[in-house]
Amino acid sequence: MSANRLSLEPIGESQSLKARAYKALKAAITQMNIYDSKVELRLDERDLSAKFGISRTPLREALAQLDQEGLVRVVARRGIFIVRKTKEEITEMITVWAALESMAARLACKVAGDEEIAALHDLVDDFSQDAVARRMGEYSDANITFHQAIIGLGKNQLISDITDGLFVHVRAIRNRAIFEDDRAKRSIGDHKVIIEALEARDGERAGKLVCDHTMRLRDHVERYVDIE
Amino acid sequence: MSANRLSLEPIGESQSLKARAYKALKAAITQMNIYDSKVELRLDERDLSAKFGISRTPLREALAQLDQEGLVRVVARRGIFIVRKTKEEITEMITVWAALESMAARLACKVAGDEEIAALHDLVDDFSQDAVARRMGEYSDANITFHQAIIGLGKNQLISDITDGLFVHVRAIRNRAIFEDDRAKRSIGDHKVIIEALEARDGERAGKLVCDHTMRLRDHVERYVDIE
DNA sequence: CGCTGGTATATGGTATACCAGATGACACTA
DNA sequence: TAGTGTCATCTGGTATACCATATACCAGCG
Repeated sequence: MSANRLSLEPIGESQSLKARAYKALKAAITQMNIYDSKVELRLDERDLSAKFGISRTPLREALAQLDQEGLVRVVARRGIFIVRKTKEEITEMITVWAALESMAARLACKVAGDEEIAALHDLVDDFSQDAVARRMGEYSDANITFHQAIIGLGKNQLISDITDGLFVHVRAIRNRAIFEDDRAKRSIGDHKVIIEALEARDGERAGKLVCDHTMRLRDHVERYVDIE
Repeated sequence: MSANRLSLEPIGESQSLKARAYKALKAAITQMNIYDSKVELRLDERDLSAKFGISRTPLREALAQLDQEGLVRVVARRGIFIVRKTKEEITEMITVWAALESMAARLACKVAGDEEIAALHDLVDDFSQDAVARRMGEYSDANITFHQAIIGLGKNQLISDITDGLFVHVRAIRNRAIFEDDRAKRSIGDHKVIIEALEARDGERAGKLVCDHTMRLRDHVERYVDIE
């Protein structure tokens, strides 16, 4: 059947230059291994505005936003510096993450659908046993995906937003984390137990398992990861 | 004894106009009862810049920051609007608060000094029994002070920062919350039990008590507070 | 009277110019 | 040589002018 009337989509308004500059900068910063070697940690407003082909004004606003998020520090008359988080800041972030994901797991037991919880299996089974042998970076990403999935099941948008902000930073040091075979295997075991608790709708237990699991990562980072 | 050498403080450099505008705006917004009546929810960049005696540029950066924090929404070619949080957003914030304060309580059992925990008594005893009769606004402030104190004992700067941001919003609806005598008395009872758990260094128990206590507030708000 | 389309105005977005303080090179002095 | 003053220059902060569009108002037409 042919359309007998025009059905038009609203024109997708192109984002503001500020928004685009923000995304571009954030992508660029999060992709570089700022904890490696001697990468240039200094940015220049004029350089960047020239490279992006926009004026300093929207670029400055994007930088101000990144500054507030803690990815960058803007110092008057000195420069703009990409921030390297201290180990203490990283462990604090993981602690907050533990608290929020734990709460999300509790909530999930109340509000998540059976099929949503069941879908978690797919995120774990892919990495059962042998798959652990793959390079750790890949495992780490899948690991984060699993945790984000749990957080999503809690259906608390604020928790999702806050943890998203944290993942950006935590992810930046994942290459520094020593994810030895041992940890990866144990991690997968933990994940399976967490799913069981969720399926049993045991919020108390699921929350505790998630919290302990993530706090072990925190302790691991504190003990074995060397930043600077 | 007289000083035998000059000890000079660094000259407190006057903050940037952006920072000052930010503080002024934030104070102004948080002080007004945005959930009452028909207060003007619209702001105008040019008006504000004129009133503050600064140009639009630093003012815009301050507004952008408030926008990111969720106090304000800047819409292109439409205006700047003071945000009224929905009830769902408020309850989500209280949930996050519960998760973080609970974690802070657990941490406090490990890292807080005995005298620090003991100091909590002062924040509760002031409001024992009769004091509850005071007007609820005052109680509410003291209540928040108590919870902030616990969070402080956890010595996790990030938790403190995030919850500080949340308190701004939650505080805005405190006048809408029905803090009947009953709740206030029970609340004080809860607080005393929480202190006991902290003194016993029972992190598990302290965390659970704090979480349950705050989640009860969440449920209360969800059931009895009417926004819009 | 009511709908339609043009148009003035309001308002946030962007570009540009200038300002002030921080830095470092360098010459000068003791 | 070490310390000091000067100055060019770099860099983020601020002011201002202009741009693009959402909105409201109004004239014109039926």
